[in-house]
Amino acid sequence: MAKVVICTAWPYSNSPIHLGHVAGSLLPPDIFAKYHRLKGDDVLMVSGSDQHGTPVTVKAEKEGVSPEEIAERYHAINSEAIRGLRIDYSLFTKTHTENHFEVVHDVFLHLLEKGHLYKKETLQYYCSHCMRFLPDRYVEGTCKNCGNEKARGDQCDTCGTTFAPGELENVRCTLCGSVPELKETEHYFLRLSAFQGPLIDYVRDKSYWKANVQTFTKNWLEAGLTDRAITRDMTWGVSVPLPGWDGKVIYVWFEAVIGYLSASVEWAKRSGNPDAWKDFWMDPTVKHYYFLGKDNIPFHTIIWPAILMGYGGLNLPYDVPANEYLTFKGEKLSKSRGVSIDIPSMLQKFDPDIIRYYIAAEMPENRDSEFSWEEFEIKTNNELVATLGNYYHRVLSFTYRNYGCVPEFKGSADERREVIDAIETASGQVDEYLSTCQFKKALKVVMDLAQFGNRYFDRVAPWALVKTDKDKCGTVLNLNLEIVKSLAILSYSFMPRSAEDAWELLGYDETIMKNGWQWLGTYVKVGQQLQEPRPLFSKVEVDRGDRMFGEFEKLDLRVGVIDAVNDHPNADKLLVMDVDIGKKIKLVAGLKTHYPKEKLLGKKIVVVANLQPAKLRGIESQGMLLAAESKGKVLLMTPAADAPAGEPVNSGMTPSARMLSFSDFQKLVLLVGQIASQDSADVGRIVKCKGPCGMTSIGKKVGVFLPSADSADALVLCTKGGVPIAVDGDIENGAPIR
RNA sequence: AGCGGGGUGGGGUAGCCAGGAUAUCCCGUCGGGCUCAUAACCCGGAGAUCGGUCGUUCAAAUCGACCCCCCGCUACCA
Repeated sequence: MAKVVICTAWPYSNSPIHLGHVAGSLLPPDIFAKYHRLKGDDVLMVSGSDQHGTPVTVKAEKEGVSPEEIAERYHAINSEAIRGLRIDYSLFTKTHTENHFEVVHDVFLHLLEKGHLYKKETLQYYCSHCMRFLPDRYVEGTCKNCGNEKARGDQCDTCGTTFAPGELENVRCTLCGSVPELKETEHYFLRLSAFQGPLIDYVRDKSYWKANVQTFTKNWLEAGLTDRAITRDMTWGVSVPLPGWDGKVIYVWFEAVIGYLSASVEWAKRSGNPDAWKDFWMDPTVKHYYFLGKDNIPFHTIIWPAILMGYGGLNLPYDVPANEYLTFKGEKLSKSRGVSIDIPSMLQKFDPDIIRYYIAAEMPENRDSEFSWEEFEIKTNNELVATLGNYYHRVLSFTYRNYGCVPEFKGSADERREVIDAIETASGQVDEYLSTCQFKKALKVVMDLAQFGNRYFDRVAPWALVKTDKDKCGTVLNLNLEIVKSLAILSYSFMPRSAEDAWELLGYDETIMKNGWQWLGTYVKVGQQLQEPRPLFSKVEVDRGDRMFGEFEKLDLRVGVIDAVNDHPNADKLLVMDVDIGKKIKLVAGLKTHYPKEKLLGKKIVVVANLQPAKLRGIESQGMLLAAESKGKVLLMTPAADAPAGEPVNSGMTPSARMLSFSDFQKLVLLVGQIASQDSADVGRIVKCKGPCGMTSIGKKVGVFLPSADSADALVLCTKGGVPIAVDGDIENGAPIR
């Protein structure tokens, strides 16, 4: 029996966890942990909510509540969601605890004593308007390297350059927009540069790490390590355990990783043996695994090992199987970007095993993988329900009905060997794949065994044998039950709920976990009473009907009237217009070469009212007008002449009030469609149409929305009153609108 | 245009790092079987010059060079 420590990245407690967390840092470690527990290993799996840090304070400021309230709220929500997913931590705690403070203080003082920390005066941005020092993400400016104007205080997300204070140009405070000044402040630094050599030695024998993890780490080490500040001018966080350091806290990146250790200590205290954690952290033979998303790699392969080395006597990470991203509609799932499918609401609709199955089957182990509701439905219904679920059910229900218990095996050794061989081969592979964190492959093997079961069941046809040769029938059912039993054990790590249910239906008094993997080596007991079977999985249906045009609601379109038109002082093709959309806004548009100014004045147009303002050549555009474009031709989309300014163009739906980024807008498919009949339109091909396309509209060219580029359905753009939005002239069907 | 990620039968994917014999799996499609099972299961067929060209090699989806195209972020696209 080996000891294993499994650590998983700590989710920020400023929002509910989403599918990206499950795919990246929740499900893989749980599968791994369940596997080790089945094998009889002693697993310590810890994590918790990362409650400090700027994201929490940002959210708190937005809502006007204390950071603590936010931190606690989402800790509760996320703990519940994690339980709901059947993810079994030894302890899922949080960072805002007395225990965590103690452990962090201990580590801090140890490092200080050993000379790994030092004090230094630095320059920090201070906003005199907001009366505070600004964290890096509150500072925006121009990157001197690539010219990106939205670089953050500490680094440029575009080109990856990192900045020392003062290196960023054109700085401004993102809270109030004023120009912050640099002010002296004193901070502690971690002497990371001193660990360069030891870290290179540490990484040397890690050839078993995933390629992406090795590359990333190597690049960091080759670039050379620089010392990093580990304190901040803030009040929400872990205090600095020294006199005179009020108003400063320990920086979250330094403090959060120590959570792995503090959570282990807390777990030990709660278990009644306060020293129990030492068996896991001080015995060098115990392997430590860290599961996280790729954005977290350097913290776990460089910084955390450095802290551990500095502290001394504690185990370093053995493996860091970082995953890539799960994407949705091609974008990274991320709460900060609003692309998110959160777990609490998913759990209300779906069985956790179904979510776990899908994520495990599509896990972004080596490259980003795409989540889609369609695939979710297909994989669930055709693989999980139809292959595994159906096999469980046909074997159990047939046997139950005809025998009521496990029938006796009266066949030859050869007959048995065929089935046992298949099981042994499968379990050998699952064992190998799971022990090396190759979860997708392991799951595939399990599903292949289920398919083997289906084939076998078909071939031996017990429904025929039961009428002619009951002994023989019992024999083959006995073997099928053997497969069912094995499937329950092998699938347990992935789908614990259904595995336990199947186990119960097989009539076992003891749990799977009782003997774990060793159950594979014992035959099902002849005569064991079966429970009345029920299907173990249900099909899912994703409601496409209502959702179909859901994306359209992202757009807040309004009728606008052009009040004034002027040349852009600083651009050849741009015009600056004042537009009335119920309120006055300024638009910058590239219409100069397509429309004469006088023709635009007073014209009615359609405006995207909730687009994030953007500066175009120095002048801010507070929206965007819709126009069809094809082969260099640009034609405005125009509402009916009597539509008042500000009238919503909502096609009978409820638009969202939130701002839309330009890239999100670009993902929406708006095309020119010619109304072909009462319920269809020609966009280069015929699509089914929803919206007002009565007889009088046939032949007209209007704007339509498509849920996706290849969709067979479309929604006609129209005002609240039901009048379609027409193209200002003739243009080919299917021309894009932007 | 800069940076990053990709192009594999109708759609979605595996394989690529460590090159080899009929290129995987799911859906769809065509035909058949079975009727125990959640219209599920099983068998068989059709359908791919693995984006293109050149090269390395006995052997290339896999390695190298160049090109084309797509997506994300960025930008005088709004």
